[in-house]
Amino acid sequence: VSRFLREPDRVSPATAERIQEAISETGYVRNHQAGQLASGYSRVIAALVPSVGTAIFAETIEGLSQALQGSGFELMLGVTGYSMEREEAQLRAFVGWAPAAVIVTGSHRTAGAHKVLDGLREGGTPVLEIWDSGTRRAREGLARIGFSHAAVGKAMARHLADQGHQRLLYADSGVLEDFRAHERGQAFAAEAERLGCRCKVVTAPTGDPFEAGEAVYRLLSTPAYRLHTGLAFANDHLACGLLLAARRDGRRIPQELSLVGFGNFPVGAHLEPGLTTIDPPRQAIGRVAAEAALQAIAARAPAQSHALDWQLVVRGTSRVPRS
Amino acid sequence: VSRFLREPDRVSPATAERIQEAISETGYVRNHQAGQLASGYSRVIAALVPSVGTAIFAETIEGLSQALQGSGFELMLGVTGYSMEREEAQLRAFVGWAPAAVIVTGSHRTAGAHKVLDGLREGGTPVLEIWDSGTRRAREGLARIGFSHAAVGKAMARHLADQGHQRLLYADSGVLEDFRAHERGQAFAAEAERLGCRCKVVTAPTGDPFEAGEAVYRLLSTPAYRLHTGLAFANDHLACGLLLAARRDGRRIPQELSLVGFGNFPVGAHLEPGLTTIDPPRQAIGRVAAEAALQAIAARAPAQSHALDWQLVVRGTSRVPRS
DNA sequence: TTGAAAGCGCTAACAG
DNA sequence: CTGTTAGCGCTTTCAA
Repeated sequence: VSRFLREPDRVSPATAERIQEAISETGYVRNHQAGQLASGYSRVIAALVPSVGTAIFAETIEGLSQALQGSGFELMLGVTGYSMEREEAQLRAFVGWAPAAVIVTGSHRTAGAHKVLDGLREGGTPVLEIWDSGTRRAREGLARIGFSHAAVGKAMARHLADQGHQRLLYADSGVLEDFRAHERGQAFAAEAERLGCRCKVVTAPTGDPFEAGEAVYRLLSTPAYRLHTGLAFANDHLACGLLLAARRDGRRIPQELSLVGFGNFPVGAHLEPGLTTIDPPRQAIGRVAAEAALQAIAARAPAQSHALDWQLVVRGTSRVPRS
Repeated sequence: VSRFLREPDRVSPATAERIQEAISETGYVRNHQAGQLASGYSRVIAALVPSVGTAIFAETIEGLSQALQGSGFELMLGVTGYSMEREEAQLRAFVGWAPAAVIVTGSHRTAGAHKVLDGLREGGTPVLEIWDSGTRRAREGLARIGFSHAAVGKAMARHLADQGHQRLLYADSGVLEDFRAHERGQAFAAEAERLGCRCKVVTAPTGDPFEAGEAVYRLLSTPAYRLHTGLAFANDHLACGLLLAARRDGRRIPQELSLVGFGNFPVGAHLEPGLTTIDPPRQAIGRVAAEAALQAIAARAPAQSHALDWQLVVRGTSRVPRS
């Protein structure tokens, strides 16, 4: 029976039929746990993301799940809530399931979590980091599926500078552990200075991101920030919050203030004017990570890294740069 | 060792220490699959949602995941993409893992899927349906964690009628399998007629929900719909799309047109005027479902149903009803 | 309190 | 092509 279930061609048609019949008569269901125990090969892929309520990682999960459809592998999901402690705890819980591959978000984690991942890799489990493709050389056997947030930060700064803004501002995420947003901000500031602009970085409050955007707008009205007219944001919701507040206040956009968001959330395209933003490969990251994981499992080799594309989507909150 | 791991008090302190030491020396990790096989008790909870990229179910997953933290149970997630065939396929794949509980969305599914769930329930696996608390009597042993979409539809109609609108319109979701949106629409129409209003139901196009809302606005300008001034929507994005299009067109809201959305998405609160909407217990559904599942597993009994609260959040797109 | 052993449902390897 | 068997790592039971 086991033989038939895994390679139906290796039994004679006659027995195959007998088995089929018996299966449907008894309502037999295969027990994957036992199979895994016996074979030593797991059919679970564990993934850990910081959050799923905010649009950004949700689509990655969707991509992951879709790419795993019919592969015979199931997705074991953990949500860390941007807490490194919870990430480590979940990671430890996951290893007890002997997942066939482990997918984690980004590359900043506790020392303990790193140790767990190292142990996994030494044991031959493919480990994939998503949403980042950091400049630091990935350690042996660690795949990165994502893009360079530094490059995004640079592109934001260049886009604003191209339009003649002399003083730039980056409104960073208030979530301490949103390392990717911070990285974009650092690169933004560095590039701004390289281009001869002044640049400040502020941290938005946490909580409702639209309100955080409004708060940044109020900050912008204070003397220290009044002259900063080229604005970049950790995410589109922040940018939309500021956009709406500025419009209510009668500010002309993009003439007085230019905005660049991040994430390409649906809402941004429909405000007036439309929000210029960075479109990250939200879903592709999940899909490619799943594919890379499956391929690594099949090849019994470390997973391959993939650098994915992102786009600067220019809309009304910034003008097209003179080329 | 096994004894120590599951009930540390039942071994002497001396041996406990010896075991501890050995564990940390060898880097032992317990294999849950083997444990499950031997004990017959699974530590996996399987959940199936239609989508996770759209805000609505994402927070439910977050609630689920958080409530499962530290419980010793892990979440196995499947995304059906609103496809009943995929739901059935995933369900069949899940049962092979012998999950300790199964959580599915809504109560509409293929006959095959129903059969699988029935089999599970007969085998003593708690089955929970989330996001619905349908009027039909839940079958024995099937718990429902959610709220009545019919009640929501009614409340939407009453709210609009209370403000003097004579002709109501429900813009339904274009997603054929979004049964909950359809149910709200049916109840909306029924209540509208009961209140002596004329009512039409239209189906929004699929794709970008903001654009779908704009399309509904264009439809509203045609003779057949021109007099329909009390508008309800399958979701907030649709409503926001219409709101933005109507404002661009110079329509006065709520004087000319009143809007009620569904979902209480962040964006709605920050448009001008703010979107009146229904706030469903997105995250609570996940949390309560997880708690009910864990409790049922512990009690070796069917899970308990829970009717959760939702709120009508009145903002600027409709006036406060005269009370 | 501890040791020993059977067996969960499957896979893989080997013999027929 | 098919039957048989050891054993995956754990839990559980029984005996010491």
